[in-house]
Amino acid sequence: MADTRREKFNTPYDPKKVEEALYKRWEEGGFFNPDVLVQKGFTAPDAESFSIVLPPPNVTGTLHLGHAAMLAVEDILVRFERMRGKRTLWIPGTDHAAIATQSKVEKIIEKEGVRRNDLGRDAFLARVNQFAQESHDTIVNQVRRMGSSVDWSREAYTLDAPRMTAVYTAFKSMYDVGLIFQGKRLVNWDPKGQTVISDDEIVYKEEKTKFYYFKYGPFTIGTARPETKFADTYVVMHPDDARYKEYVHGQTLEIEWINGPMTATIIKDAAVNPEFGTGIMTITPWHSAVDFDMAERHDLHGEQIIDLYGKLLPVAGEFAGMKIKDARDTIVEKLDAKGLLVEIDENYMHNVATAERTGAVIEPQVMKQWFVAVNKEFVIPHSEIPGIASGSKTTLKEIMRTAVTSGAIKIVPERFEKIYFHWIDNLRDWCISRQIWFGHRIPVWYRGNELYCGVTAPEGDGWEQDPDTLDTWFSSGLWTFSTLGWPEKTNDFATYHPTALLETGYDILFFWVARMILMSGFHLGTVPFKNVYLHGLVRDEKGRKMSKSLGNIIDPIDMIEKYGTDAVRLALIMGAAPGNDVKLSEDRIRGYKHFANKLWNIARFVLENTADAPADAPLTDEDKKLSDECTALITDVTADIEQFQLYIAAEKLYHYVWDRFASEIIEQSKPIFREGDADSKRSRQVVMRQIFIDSLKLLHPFMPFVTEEIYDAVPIPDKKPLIVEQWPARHMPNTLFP
RNA sequence: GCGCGUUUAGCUCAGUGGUAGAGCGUCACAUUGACAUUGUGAAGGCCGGAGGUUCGAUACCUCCAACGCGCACCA
Repeated sequence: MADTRREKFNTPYDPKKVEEALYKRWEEGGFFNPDVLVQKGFTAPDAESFSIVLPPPNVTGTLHLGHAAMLAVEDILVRFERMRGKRTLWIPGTDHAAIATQSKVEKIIEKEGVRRNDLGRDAFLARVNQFAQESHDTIVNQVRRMGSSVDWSREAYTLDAPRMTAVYTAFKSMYDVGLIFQGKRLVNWDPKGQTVISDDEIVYKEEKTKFYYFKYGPFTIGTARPETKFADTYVVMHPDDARYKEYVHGQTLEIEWINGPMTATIIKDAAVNPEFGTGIMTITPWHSAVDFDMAERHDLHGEQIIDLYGKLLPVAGEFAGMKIKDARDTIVEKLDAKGLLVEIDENYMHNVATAERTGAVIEPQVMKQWFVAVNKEFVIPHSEIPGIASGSKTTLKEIMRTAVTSGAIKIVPERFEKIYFHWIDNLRDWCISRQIWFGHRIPVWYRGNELYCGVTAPEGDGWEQDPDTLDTWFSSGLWTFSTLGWPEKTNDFATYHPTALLETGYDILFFWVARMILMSGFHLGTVPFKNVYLHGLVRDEKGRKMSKSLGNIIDPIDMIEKYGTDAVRLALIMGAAPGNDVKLSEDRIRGYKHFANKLWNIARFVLENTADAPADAPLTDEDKKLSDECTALITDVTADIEQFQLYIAAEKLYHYVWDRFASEIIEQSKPIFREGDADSKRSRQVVMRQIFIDSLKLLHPFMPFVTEEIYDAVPIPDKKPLIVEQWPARHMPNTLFP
């Protein structure tokens, strides 16, 4: 019996032969589902909970190595806690990713010569949903291949029915207290995506451009955007600027401008920097944030100059209908011809705002949109966040800040806390409406002048739902509790919220982590998680970000095919300190495949040489030391994992198993087994088996497949599968034989 | 502009107040003995630069440089 089980070790470890079958055995055996584990007696009914949510991958295609790294880290922590006896839940899911998915599908149909408006809302959405479904299926398969011990019975999707209810419920309760409001404000318009986006979806790109100086009445004004200046009737200077002290606020003067004479009004405002340019500017409130603020302060009127497609409106006179890009030079020529051009600075460096998803240059526009008020006071009925009392007045910004300053949430690595606070301090109201079709449609209905906000459509005829959809991060913000059944009062919610940990990339600290803290704080009065572990990005061997355009994407599945999941996981963990980017090369993955095989051969040696070992034996002094050494390793590694120092734990295990156990202990054992006396031999057999089993347990979270496969062949009476074996604590030599 | 991070062997990275480590790569040798997906050994580093604290700094402090990142932004 034992002999046949050992036969597999006669050939090198072949991941392909074991991985799929093992995963199936775990999944079908219910080992990922905490309820089943309690039912089967593997987990105590009153065990402490440990829960994490999988950051839901976007259904925009396939998983990349970054996802693989995330899955590895989370699976290590989950398997570790499960083995420690906790009631452990890891919830999988996917994210509809609104703009990202919609623009992806738009690109696909564009190749077929079709635009979304040709299809219409319903047909287009059907197409997107089909694409999303296909991506989902691929992703789910990839998550399985990584060995992730997620509970598939609780799988969620940000756009499925329960999550839809959560989103609408959340929207309504925030609307009811005035934290969600509709406002006509300056927003970031993406002319290519034809939607508004939030401040966080903007990417600034440095660009060299021309800076123009024009005569504007008695003044010289500077601008980088002559094409917006048609209707500039306000000329602004600093109140203390001595050069312009003869002019008073509100004074008007007649000036000659692009399309003829007009009346200009003098405005004094401290926002103008006297050091910049000529210290004087005209303002375009409709297309500039700074100008808009100034206009608000002085109650000035603004006019739209550029339409939503980036073309000039009739206010531009002869230039109406031109694309702004083309119009600029023509306008400058005209001003030059009129003798109004003073100078052009050719080397002006400034940052251009572009849309994260489409790359288009953002055109600020004044539009009516939905916002979440982050600075507005409200009474929080219930709060468990230290520093925010139930029934006290607070703001969303304060909740987000206090959750971290109070220590209720710890961010690892700590330096990101500073970055987080900095972001909060600069945070403005969050624009949540989007003019795209894919996503949660805003739960507001209109009829004439009536407005209804609710979880379901209002009764009666003639109601029309708001055509806009919500920012995808609105639903993501609810993820820790929407996945647990909220707003229903479920057992899962009571058992698993707040979650223990959120593990995600530092690149979505603001997008997601902050929004989850906001949502959980408002709706539940709690933090969504106690720890945030931010991993780095996986880069190629040259340190470049992996991207389609660079063609340097490594498909994790390819690597798994070649080297096995365990090797890929180790390669992604080793050297990956929290918050640090990981450079990955195939060589490193290959190195860890060797390690899996090393373990395989250790198994062969140990099983062959301990087949006739007694259950117990008194240990020699030498072997007691070996046992103590292993105990120290257990203590060390356990502490490292508890502190999320996975790369350190993995490295210690790797060295112990290879350099200490294989190279030294096994080598020293050979003469003992060959020519040692019976007592020494038995002692060594016992301690070697013990060290071997402990090593398998310690390595299991990191390399689940090869360890489970080996463990399966170890003859132990009443053995459990390794995935639910008890994490080794310590085996003091003197407790073995009291 | 403000802030953060990084800079250690060819590459990727650990690390410590007492003049440096790992993996991979390279080279040499060994060996069918658990494992050739092996073993042993070697070559290879003024630990980014300058100054300071110290008996002593790669490690602590200051400044500088390069690279990367975040935020803000002046028309």
